[in-house]
Amino acid sequence: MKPSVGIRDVAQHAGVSNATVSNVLNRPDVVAPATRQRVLAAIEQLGFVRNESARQLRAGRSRVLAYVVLDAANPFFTDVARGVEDAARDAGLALFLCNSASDDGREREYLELLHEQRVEGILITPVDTESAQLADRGTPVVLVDREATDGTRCSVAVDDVLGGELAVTHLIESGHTRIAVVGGPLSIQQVRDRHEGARRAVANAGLPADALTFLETRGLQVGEGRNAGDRLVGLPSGRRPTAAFCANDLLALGLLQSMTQQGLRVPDDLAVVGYDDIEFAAAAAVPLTSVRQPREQLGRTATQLLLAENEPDHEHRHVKFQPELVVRASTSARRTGVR
Amino acid sequence: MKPSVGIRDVAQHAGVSNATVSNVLNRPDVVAPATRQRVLAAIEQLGFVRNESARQLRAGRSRVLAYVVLDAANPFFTDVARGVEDAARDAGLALFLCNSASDDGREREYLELLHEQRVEGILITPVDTESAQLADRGTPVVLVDREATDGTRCSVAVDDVLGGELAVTHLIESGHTRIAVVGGPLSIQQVRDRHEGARRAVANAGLPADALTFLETRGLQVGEGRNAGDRLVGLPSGRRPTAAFCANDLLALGLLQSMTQQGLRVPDDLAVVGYDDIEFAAAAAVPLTSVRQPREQLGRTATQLLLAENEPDHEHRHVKFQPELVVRASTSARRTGVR
DNA sequence: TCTCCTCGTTGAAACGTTTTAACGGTTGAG
DNA sequence: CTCAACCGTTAAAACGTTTCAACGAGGAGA
Repeated sequence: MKPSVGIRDVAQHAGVSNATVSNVLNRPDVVAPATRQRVLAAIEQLGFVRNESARQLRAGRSRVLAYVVLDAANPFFTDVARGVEDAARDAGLALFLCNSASDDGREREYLELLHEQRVEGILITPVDTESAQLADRGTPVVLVDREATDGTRCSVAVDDVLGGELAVTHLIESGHTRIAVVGGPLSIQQVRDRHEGARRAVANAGLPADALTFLETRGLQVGEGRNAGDRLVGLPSGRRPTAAFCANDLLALGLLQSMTQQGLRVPDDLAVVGYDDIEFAAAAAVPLTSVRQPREQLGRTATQLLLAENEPDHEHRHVKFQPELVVRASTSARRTGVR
Repeated sequence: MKPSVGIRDVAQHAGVSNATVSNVLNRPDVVAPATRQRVLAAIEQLGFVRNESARQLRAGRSRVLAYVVLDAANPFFTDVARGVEDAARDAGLALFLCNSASDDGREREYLELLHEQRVEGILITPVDTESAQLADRGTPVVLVDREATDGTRCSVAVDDVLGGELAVTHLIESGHTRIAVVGGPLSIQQVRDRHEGARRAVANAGLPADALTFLETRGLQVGEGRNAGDRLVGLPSGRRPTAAFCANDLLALGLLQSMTQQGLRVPDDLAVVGYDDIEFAAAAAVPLTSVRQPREQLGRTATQLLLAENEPDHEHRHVKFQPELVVRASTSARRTGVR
């Protein structure tokens, strides 16, 4: 089926050596215009497609970057990916996206494959920062939206503890004293950090630690948020929190749906704060108060760090951005008379 | 920095030939357990990572599929991608996602690269179906969410004309006689088809053709929807449509935001129908009536067709699914007394 | 005319695997 | 005791590029 036309077929057809064809492909300026035309014509005519494997095998380089994303369905990550792609593009590299879907095994498989492919570099938001599958294997790796604990690689992160603190402080200042923290699994560092921030806020306000109720979820998707909402409503009304801080916006949106379905009003019966401030947060049934992160910038910066990795005297850096609270209707209680 | 340990280093270290190492890697059962252990130990010890380029060059095969997506930020496509990945996974292949971001040039670059990489197959939702960059170059290509006009490749699509018809018929039956069709650019086939469906619905109902007002957008993102909304509100109120059919949910959500911001109510002042029924449609400020497509199934089926491509007597197939209207609050007019 | 450059082109050696046919050694049947 | 079959292992030939040193042909300067 495939006659598989190679560089030497082109050479023969154009009456030159294969080295010349290679030159036309890689250093067009070095070859005489007339020959160049002849070779290009031959390429066109034979439908030649350069074999990247062979090229890479010999040349060593690879022209592609990969970003292993935690959940491709989460707009937060696609926004980060946009930043990554822009930066990669500026450097003349293409970007392959891989979706680990929060699955340890998939993540490992993709990492293995990418190492074997000898991509120029790997960006990853790992399922588990401590995991051994991140060990150095020759290809530079930069952590995105996670902080590298050891100094063995670069990372770009956002201060999640601060983010959690901002969110819960806002709830406390709005008068809430029973607050649910929704998120999970705890193996994800972000969840832990945001939870930690929540605890810090409570401590700062001088509230007892049991002002927080932790509702652990099995993941960070909308469906899990709905589940959590159902559980929340099931609590005895005396013990039921009056506000919820969700580890991301998807959970918050799920929670919102659950509330609406059960006939509870947001924020009157339950105030809700999300995290990430994805585009859909503002368009939600009740526009969502959320903690905003510099998404594109996260991706862009991570890529720049990655590209700097193979500079001669490289030192691993850890960049940390600040999050920002965006207040919307889901917490600006109507009970206080607003509107 | 990289000592670049190869298969022969491993062989030497384990006291065997490189062929045996290769066997351990590819046909572990054929080599004696003792030797296998020895080789595996050497691999571990030297931190050997197989060079996929070399493997692929020699073996011909490539273990990866690619999906070139029109807009990675659109949940519709990530849902399709989930279906693709599941199916690819079942076949023992990995999936690389590429985002053309509706850009002709990027699409071409990615296609070029993927052909050069000799991936096992390419799935694509192209910017422009007629485009020459889809020409056969040896790697099988299957169109996703687009119908192949010629018989040169497989495609999996949804009946977009029917979808448009369903949506607008629903609006007409709800009593609307001035309807905006929002979408663009017209170079995208889906936009054309859905528009065509709208016209058909109008014709079927015996309404004049100018019952439809076409609002062309420059893209299919939320921001474009907001723009369209602003333009819509700017129309003289006598001429202003009472309903809008958007080419996808992102546009519809943007339109919704614009309406809210301008103080208009949905559906009372403007009924809205979206398309795709993404997860966020149900969670919107006003839950969105939308046209649902079988997303995962779309991806899964496309992948199966792709994998069938290199069977001996392959005939290109065109699968077409039926869409389904999901009615929610954005069209169930409160004016009729419902709640 | 001779020498020295420059320019465009080329032959051949890599790159690191997979694969094939062949190898020697052991085993079981006759 | 012989022979065939089998088993685990191996040497060597690909795979299709890139790269590098070397080459010949002109042209310029002496």
